[in-house]
Amino acid sequence: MPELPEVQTIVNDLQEIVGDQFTDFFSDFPKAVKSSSQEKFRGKIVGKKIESVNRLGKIILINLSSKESIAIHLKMTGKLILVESRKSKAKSAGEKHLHHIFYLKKHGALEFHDVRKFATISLLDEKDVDLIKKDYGIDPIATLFSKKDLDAILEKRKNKSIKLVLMDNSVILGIGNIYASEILSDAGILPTKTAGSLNSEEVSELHTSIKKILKKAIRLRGTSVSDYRDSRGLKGSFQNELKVYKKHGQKCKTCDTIIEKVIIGQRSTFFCPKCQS
DNA sequence: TATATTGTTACACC
DNA sequence: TGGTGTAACAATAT
Repeated sequence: MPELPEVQTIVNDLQEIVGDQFTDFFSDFPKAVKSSSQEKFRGKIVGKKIESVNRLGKIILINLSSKESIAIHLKMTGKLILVESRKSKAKSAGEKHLHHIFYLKKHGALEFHDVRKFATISLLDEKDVDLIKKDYGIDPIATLFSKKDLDAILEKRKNKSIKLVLMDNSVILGIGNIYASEILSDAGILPTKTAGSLNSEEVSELHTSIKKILKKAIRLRGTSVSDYRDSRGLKGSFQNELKVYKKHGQKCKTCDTIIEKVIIGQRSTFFCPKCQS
């Protein structure tokens, strides 16, 4: 599932289309396009130049010359694949999960595949983007994200479990169910502990692990545990580095203790009861 | 056919 | 008001 490292990988790859221009847009599932109408959305992007591509948490922003931004949230199973050319204008049989196509002047097309159809596309102006930023916390891979910031976050959410705090976009961005478990495994902290119960040493460990795990995952181009693929349709390789996620019932690689699974906030959570305390 | 899957949001409650 | 907890929701594969 695309979390911060996967979204960052896609954003990095999409730098290739900066300067290109949209020539057309197709959708067979307009419900995902959060605009007044598909035709209106199409009209607003066709002919527009791509000025930059960046990321706001897990949202991919394709910023246009019109100062509007196409905001894409991949949710569970969304994939953006850059193809050099397409045989048919619209989708053909056998492309069951291809739902939207952005046609480009120089780069062929950007295909949007989505098995679960939870992903969304919207068009935002600068005001809308600012509004989202207001509700969003700090980006954990930004250099300015300090241990002090983490201290403040943990104090603000001191009664919540540390795992839920890591996944809370209003304080810290982009960490989903996979990386929350992996970060806590790396830091040696039990996911069930409350944020306020961490001592200074644990907060330091956690701060280090957040940056370390997310950056390592970006370096390895993300985690392809099921659907995730990068913009060339290739798998990442962080799935080979997973220590606890979906490893319940298996032995911990460090101490041979059986990895356990608990539900926190209605989400599966994985940990080693010996390595994490 | 019932269930699991995830990020986000809506909403009740204190 | 804002923090918190929970359910609901999107749609599909298995």
